[in-house]
Amino acid sequence: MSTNTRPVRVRFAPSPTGYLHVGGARTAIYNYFYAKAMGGTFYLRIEDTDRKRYNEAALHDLTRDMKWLGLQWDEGPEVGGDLGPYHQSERLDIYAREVQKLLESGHAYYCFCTEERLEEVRKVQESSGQAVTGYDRQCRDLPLADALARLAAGEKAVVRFKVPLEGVTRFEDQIRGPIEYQNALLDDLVILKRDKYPTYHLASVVDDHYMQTSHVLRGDEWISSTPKHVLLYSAFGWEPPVFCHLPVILAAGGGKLSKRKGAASVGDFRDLGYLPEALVNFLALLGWNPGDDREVMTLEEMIGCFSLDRISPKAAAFDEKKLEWMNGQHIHHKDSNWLADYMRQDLGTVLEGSGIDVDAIPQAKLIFICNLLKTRIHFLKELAESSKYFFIAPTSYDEKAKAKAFGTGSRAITQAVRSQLAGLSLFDHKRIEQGFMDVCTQLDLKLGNLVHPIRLAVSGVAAGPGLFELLEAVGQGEVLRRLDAALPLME
RNA sequence: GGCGAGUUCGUCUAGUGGCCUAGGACACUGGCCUCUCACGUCGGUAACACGGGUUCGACUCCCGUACUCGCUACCA
Repeated sequence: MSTNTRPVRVRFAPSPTGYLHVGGARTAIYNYFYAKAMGGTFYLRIEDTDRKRYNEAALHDLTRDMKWLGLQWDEGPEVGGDLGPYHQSERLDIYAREVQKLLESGHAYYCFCTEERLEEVRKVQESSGQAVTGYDRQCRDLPLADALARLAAGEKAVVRFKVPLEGVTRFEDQIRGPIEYQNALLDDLVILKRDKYPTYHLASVVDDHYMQTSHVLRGDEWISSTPKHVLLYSAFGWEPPVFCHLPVILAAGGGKLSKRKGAASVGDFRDLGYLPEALVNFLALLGWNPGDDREVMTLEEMIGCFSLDRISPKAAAFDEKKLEWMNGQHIHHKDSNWLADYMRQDLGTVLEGSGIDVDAIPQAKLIFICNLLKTRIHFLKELAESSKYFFIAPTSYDEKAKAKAFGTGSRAITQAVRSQLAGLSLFDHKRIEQGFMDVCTQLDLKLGNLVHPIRLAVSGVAAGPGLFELLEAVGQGEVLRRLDAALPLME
């Protein structure tokens, strides 16, 4: 096994080209969990070596989303660290120096081939159906002195790595076991581009070495490049890290996850009203399990039992229904004071134009309402959306429920309940319930006969929290007013 | 085309040769709880891709086939 005894140092190394995708987020989660579980270090490295695709906003969103998820890095942008810089674009001199070493040791060479020629070579290979494709190594044996002379004369070149012509390169993937590749099938990859920026292959190997990375946990699209990386490590005379290739996350119906098929980025889920702890929990379970039947877990619990050998090599489909359920579970466990704060924010827009001063609503009332609502919602935004009637009288009544609840006899019942409630000196759910019971015995009716008309009259809808608590939250005066307003509609 | 990885209920997964007449969860569904809706709870439907081996015995090991995905860039 390719284990090592170095202290655990892992990294999340995104390329700032777009939003933080949930697949990337999960890679970050596993790295973070592993570091924390092992008492190691988790660092963030920005792989901004592609100048064409660089996106300033993406970097900003990335750090924001990482923090929102709760994945604070120990070293990296904003926090610094001893092994920086943590932006690859600031490490160009390091790459140049390392490439120089490879050039001098004969492990790399200058290649003057134009893109047009490479295109031509590729075309010929495709049409002739050759098994071995890739760069034809035209410049591989150019003497270094000649190459230097051409460079001095102003010619442009890239630097390619000299892959051994034969033999096999093996590596041990921590979750898939041994993997081996025939060197003859690998081509001489570019390590330094014409613009002097390194390619991913060179930069990640150099950085992982100098930043003392012990384990590389990355997406499995890198498996095919790993033998090249291993060859690079050995050309440098360095010990490679432990590789662990993570499976991809697929869209619900299979295929790639994309914004076309719904939410795909961390930001999308935040806007939808998902809790970061629910998203992290769900993503972590997509490809990993704690070894027992637990599913709804806190960050600490997951870290406490996290291990690489429980990561599955199999691609997983993103099931938003389950995420929804999980979000509901986390909301249920969330502190009501926190939920009340969140609710107050949304209430501003929900109660827009109602004349209600949201800031003046007592926190205790919002907490009371959150306690009633937290087991029946799946999204945070439902907190404010489904609590409108606690603050504003209904302007219409659910049509379907109306037929029954406001039907024959409902007016008499409502009047009886109204006078009972009006007589209460303290308006709390215990006393309200007792009041309802008293009316039940008086009129010889079942509780359900009273509850339905009253609920509809006060809330306008047929479903919701326990009626007695609901009435307490609305308040005595307002309840009586709403009953009076609905009375004329009853029979 | 070549190379590589993967393949257990619709979905996420447990399972490392006998404990599997395959367990849990989401979804779906029946009951209970109950003032409604949820929550909770008790049940139900539902899977080892296929074909060969190896073995007393295979979901588990080996080979092949099929399918899916990835790589095959001076992108990561």
